[in-house]
Amino acid sequence: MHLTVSEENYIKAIFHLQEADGTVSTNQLAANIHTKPASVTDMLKKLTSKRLLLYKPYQGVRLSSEGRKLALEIVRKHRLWESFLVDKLQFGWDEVHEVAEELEHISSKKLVDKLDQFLGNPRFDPHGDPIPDSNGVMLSLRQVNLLDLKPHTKAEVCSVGSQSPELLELLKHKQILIGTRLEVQCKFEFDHSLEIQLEGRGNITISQQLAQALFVKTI
Amino acid sequence: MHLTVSEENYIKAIFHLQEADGTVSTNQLAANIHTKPASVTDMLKKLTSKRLLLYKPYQGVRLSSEGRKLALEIVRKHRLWESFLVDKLQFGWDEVHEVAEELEHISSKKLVDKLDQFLGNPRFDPHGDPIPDSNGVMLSLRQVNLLDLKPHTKAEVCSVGSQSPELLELLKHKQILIGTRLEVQCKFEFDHSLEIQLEGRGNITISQQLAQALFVKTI
DNA sequence: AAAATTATTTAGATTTGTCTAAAAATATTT
DNA sequence: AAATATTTTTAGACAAATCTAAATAATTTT
Ligand SMILES: [Mn+2]
Ligand SMILES: [Mn+2]
Ligand SMILES: [Mn+2]
Ligand SMILES: [Mn+2]
Repeated sequence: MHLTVSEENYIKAIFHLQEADGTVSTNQLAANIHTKPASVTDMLKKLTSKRLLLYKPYQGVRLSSEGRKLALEIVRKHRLWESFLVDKLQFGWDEVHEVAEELEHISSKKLVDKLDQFLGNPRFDPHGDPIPDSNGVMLSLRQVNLLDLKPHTKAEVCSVGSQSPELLELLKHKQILIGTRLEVQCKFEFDHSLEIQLEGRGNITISQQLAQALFVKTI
Repeated sequence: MHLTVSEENYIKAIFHLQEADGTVSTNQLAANIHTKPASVTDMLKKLTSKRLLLYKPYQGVRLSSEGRKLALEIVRKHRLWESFLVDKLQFGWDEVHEVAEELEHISSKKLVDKLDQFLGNPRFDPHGDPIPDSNGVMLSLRQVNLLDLKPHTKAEVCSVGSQSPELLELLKHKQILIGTRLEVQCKFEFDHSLEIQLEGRGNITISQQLAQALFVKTI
């Protein structure tokens, strides 16, 4: 099944929008994709005829199982390319989205799987979003950067942003591991440091650099 | 100046075809791009109105200086991506062309320059073709794989396909360096080995594996 | 339960890139 | 120099993806 870039962008947009509501409206899609509702209706008909959507006129749309499978392939490519740009080409995590928006449409399956392997089969992209594996299986939880947690949020450490010996030394010293539970107490504007409480232990201070290297899931 | 994928493919095709003749005919282009002469004429008019071509109806076409500049950017991307696929993702050199045909249209200038740097600013792609630098300057000579030289051709070694210690050990033993001049004497079908004469020295045998790792320029 | 508002679809037009068939220009052969 | 063959351009059509304006369906307010 070959899809055009436009068709793929619609499929991916529906995938993300239906995460929230289950079903997606024509106007929602038009806003998301920066197009007009009339154009959306045209494309919904076309993708429905390709059996990628479950679409009831006036009632909204969602992906068929085949549509969902294709969406996951596109999301996989998007997030793997973002990881490549940040980890290998030293892009900042805030400047990769637009380029990945183009790269996600490169069609070679072999390329994607080799890229995945080259990157060490990462499970999360630079924004903490999970990367589907080559079978389209994706963890549902979202990793969040510790730096982005609001005070009084409880969370559990689930991965680290790098494997540098310096980082591991510091984590060892502070006795923080994958699975450690914590609660953010307060954040300081001056140096962007955080005070956190480690579950069962006391309060400690985390520098901006360290917080940025820790990914957590809220609990 | 934003170009569509089709426009870029035409520009690149004209660039390659005009290397030979200086000027390119409508039918040549149609054959090269797998389209019809009438479609070519339409596109030639369009690209001419964008000042990328010098086009005289019935007389053929060539790139303007701005067209040439754009062509070199596309060729640069194509060859850098091919290098990435072979050097980093372990693709075979014979299976990268089609994927690069898609990747060459990704538009981020920053991406290309970071990729170039990541690859160590290679001067030749996996097929021995020179890679234009970020200013559009390209060496005119083409590297050729030693394996592809015909008997009685003289050549000079100008690069090696890998930096493995095993390869370097063998080159040291055979006293072959960058700059060594040689002449292919004969080739053997059975094991694809070559007999070559090293300038000022005698004849030696080169295995298929070794020949494949040596790039030369003909002299 | 009407009326008014909002969301969605339909109808018709536009742009891009392609095609086929026919006309015109150029090149080759006699 | 004609006649013939080849190349190239023009004319008109089509599919894809978009748009605007108008019609219709659904929802919300009165
Ligand atoms: Mn996209
Ligand atoms: Mn992301
Ligand atoms: Mn291409
Ligand atoms: Mn190449």
